[in-house]
Amino acid sequence: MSRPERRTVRDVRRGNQAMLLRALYFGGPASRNDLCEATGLSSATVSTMTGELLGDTVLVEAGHVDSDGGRPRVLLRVNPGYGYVVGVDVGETQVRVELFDLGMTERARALYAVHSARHDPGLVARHILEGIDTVIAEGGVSPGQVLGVGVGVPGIVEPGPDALVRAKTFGWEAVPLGTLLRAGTPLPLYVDNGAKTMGQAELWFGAGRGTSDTVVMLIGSRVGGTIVTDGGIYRGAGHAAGEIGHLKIVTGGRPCKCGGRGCLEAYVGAEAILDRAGVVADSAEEEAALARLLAAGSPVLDETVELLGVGLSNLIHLFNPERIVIGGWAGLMLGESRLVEIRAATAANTLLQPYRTASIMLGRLGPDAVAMGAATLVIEQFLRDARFPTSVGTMS
Amino acid sequence: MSRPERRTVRDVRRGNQAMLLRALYFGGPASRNDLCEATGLSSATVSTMTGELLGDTVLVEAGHVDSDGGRPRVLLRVNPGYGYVVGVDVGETQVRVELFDLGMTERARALYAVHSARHDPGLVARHILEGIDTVIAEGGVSPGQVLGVGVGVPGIVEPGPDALVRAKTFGWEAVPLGTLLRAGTPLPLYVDNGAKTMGQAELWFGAGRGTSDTVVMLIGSRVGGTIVTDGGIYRGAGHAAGEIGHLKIVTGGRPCKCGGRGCLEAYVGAEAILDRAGVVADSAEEEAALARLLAAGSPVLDETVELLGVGLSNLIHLFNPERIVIGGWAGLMLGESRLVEIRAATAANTLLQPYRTASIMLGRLGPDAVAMGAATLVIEQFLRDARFPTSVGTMS
DNA sequence: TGATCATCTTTCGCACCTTGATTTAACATG
DNA sequence: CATGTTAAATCAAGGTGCGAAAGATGATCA
Repeated sequence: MSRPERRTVRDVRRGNQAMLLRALYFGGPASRNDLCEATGLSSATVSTMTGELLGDTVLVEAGHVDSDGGRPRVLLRVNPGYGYVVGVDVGETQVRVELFDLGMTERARALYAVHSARHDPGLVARHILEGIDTVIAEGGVSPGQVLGVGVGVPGIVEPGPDALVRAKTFGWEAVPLGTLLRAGTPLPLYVDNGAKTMGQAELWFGAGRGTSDTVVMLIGSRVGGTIVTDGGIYRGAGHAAGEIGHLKIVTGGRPCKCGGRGCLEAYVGAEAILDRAGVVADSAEEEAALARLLAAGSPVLDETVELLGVGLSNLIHLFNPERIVIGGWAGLMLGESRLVEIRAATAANTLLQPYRTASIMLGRLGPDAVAMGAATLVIEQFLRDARFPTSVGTMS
Repeated sequence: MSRPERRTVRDVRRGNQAMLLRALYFGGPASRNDLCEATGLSSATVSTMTGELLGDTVLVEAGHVDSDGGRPRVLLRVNPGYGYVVGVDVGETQVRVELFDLGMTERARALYAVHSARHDPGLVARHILEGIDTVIAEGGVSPGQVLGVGVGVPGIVEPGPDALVRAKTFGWEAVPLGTLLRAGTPLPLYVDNGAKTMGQAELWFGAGRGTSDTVVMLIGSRVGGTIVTDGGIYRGAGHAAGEIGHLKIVTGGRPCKCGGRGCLEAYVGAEAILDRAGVVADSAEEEAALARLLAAGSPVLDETVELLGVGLSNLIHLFNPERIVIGGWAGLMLGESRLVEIRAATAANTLLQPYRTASIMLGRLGPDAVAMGAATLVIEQFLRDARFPTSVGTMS
C-alpha cells in the first residue's frame, strides 16, 4: 500500500509555492492577481510568496499591463537566468549534451560521435562529463548556476543512486551510469530512459501540453514511449513501465530484438517496416528509404497502419488517455501521410467511449528532443522547491 | 497538466489524520507509540489526534500490552461499529446487497434474482433500493449510521453525479444509475465497474495486500480487471481505463462481444475457452464444464495458458507492477492447476527485469467479492476524513 | 488642479497546525 | 515504599494561509 508522507505546515508552503511556480512557468507572465485565480490562493499569500521569490531572483518582473482606470498590474515570470540545466542524449551514434536556461532556451551544445558497434560505458561517461564542462564554459555560466544534469539513455534504468542501466542495444547489462558520472561531477543527476525524457518534452512543450493522462508513442528505428498518468511519467514499481515497443500484438509473430515474438516494435519500427518490405538499408539510409516507401505505397504500410491501430487500441483500453501523441522520426513520417488511416484502424479496434476521449495527434518536437526532455527532469525538481539543491539530490 | 490543489494548514491535519486512520485500519490494533513510528508524526500530534478520534468514537481501545517495567501501552483500533457501509453487486443473474461494518464483517445480505435476458434499469434500481432498506433493517442499524453505498456494475461508468453506465451485456447505453438511485436514497453513492471494485477488494484484503503497483486480472465467463498505481485504482481520463478483457492479443482473431477481434476475453474467458474446445454449456453449467475440461486436459487449454501469458506480458511491459493477481472463478480454476505454466508463458514473452519484479499469484477472495469491493469505495472515502459525509458526496 | 473612482497589492491580526521539551501517569522491582 | 522505566498528555514556540482593511497607482472628471 502506498504510504503517504507525514505533513507539516512547511509542506503546505512548499506545495503551494511549487504550484505557484508551475502556474507561472507554464502559464507565462502573469500578475499577482492572475496567480490568485490560477492557484486558488488568497492575495495575501500570493503577495508574500512572490515577494520572497522576487527577492531570491527566482522571479522577475515582466512589464505592466494597464487596467481601465485602476492600478496597472505588474506581470511576473520565472527568471530564465536564475539557473541552468544540462540535458544529455545518449544515442546510438552520438552523445549529445546541451545547456538550457530555465526558459528552455538552448545556450550551448556539444556532440560526441560514438561508434554504434561498441558503446563503452566508460567512454560514454567521459563524453558526458566533458560535454558538461564544455557547455558550461561555452554557455558562459558558472558551474554554481547549474541546477543539475538530466540524462536520457536507451533501455531500462533502475531506480537508485547507481542508476543501473540495462540497454540491450548497447550491450549494457547493468551499467552504473550514475556512479560513473557522480565520480566526475558534483551536480545532481537524473537518469532516465530516453523515450521517457522525450515523452516528457512532448508533454511539457509539444503535442501533450496541457494534458495529464497521455500516451506518447515514439517510433524511430525502434519503438518506445512514455505513459503519463496524473500529470507525471508513470514508471511502475521498477522504473520499467511503458515499454510500449514490446507490447505483443501478434502471437507467435516476427521475432524481436528483445528475444520475444510479435512485439509492436517488430512491425511498426522503421527497421521492421523496411525489413518486411524487403528493402535493404543501413541505419544511415533508413530515413530516405522509408520516405521512398511511403511515396510509392506498399501493402506492408497498410498492414503497419493496421497493427499500429491495434497497439494504440491496447493503450487506450488500458490507460483511457485524453491524448495520444505519435512521435519519433518514423512516427512523424508515417503519421503525416496516414494519420487518418491510423485513427480509423484504432477506432475499428477500440470501444467507442474510450476512443472518443483520446485525441490522436502527431508530436511537435523533432527527434532531438531527448536531451531537452532530460533537462526537464531537472526543471521538474526545481519547480518543486525553487532552490539550488543543497545535498547531491539524485534519482533515476 | 494536472492541477494540484491549494493547501492550507487544515489540509495538513486532514491528511495526517487520514494517514493515521489508514495505518490503524490496515495495521491492526496499535499503541499510540506504534502510530508515531508508522506515521512519522510526533507523539504530541498522535496524542491529540487519537484523543479527538476516541472522543468521536471513531477509535476505541483494544486492550493493553504490558511492557517490561513501564506503563503498559494502550492499543487502539478503528471502531467497527462506528459506521456501516453497503456494497452492491449488480451481476448478470442477481442483484446482491450486503451490509458491512467498518471492519468489513458482513452484517446482513439481500439477494434479488434478475433474468439475464433483460436488465431493466428501473427494476435493478428498485432492487438496489429495496435491498438497502432490507439490509439496514436486518442488520439492526439505524440509517444514520450508514456511511454510504458502493455499487459495482458491469461495463464502463462515466464519472459525474449521474454515474452514466454503459454495459453492453445488459444493453445499457447510458443508464444514469446514480440519478435513479439518488431519487430513492439520501445516502452517498459510489458507482464503479464491478471488476474494479473486486480488484480493490483483492488489493485491500486479498492477494494484493500491501502492494501499491498491482494488476488484478479477473477471469470469469468474461474478463475484466483492475490496475492499481500508487496504491489506488487507476481510472484514466474517462473512468474507462483497465479494460483488460479487450486487450488485443491476436490480430484479426476471434470475434469478441465488444465488436472487435482478437480480444483477450475472446480466448481466456470461460465462455471462450469452452467455445473453442467445442463444449456446449449454458451459463449455469459453465463452471462444471470447465472443471471437466481441466481434468481431462485439452490443447485448447495449453493455448489458453500461452495467450494468457501474452496478455500478462503486455500488462507487465506497460505497468511494471510488483504483483499480478489472477482472480475470478475461472481464473482461480485455471490458476490452481496451471499456475506454473502461466508463469512460464509469461516469462517467455517478457523482458527479464520487469518480469522479476512482478510476482504472479492467485486471488484469495471468491467471486462474491464484488459487493465487498464496492463497499470499500465508501470506506476509502471514510478513511480520508473520518466523518459522516454532510452533503451528499458522490463520485462514480 | 484636485477630488473621486477603479483596481491591484500589501499589511496585520487571527485561527490552526506540528513539534520538542517537559510533565504526568501507570506499571515492575527490590 | 522508593526507584526505575515506559507511555501518554501538556505547553510554549515557530510556521502557515486567510479575511479584512489599508495602501498604492493610475484614469477620469469637474
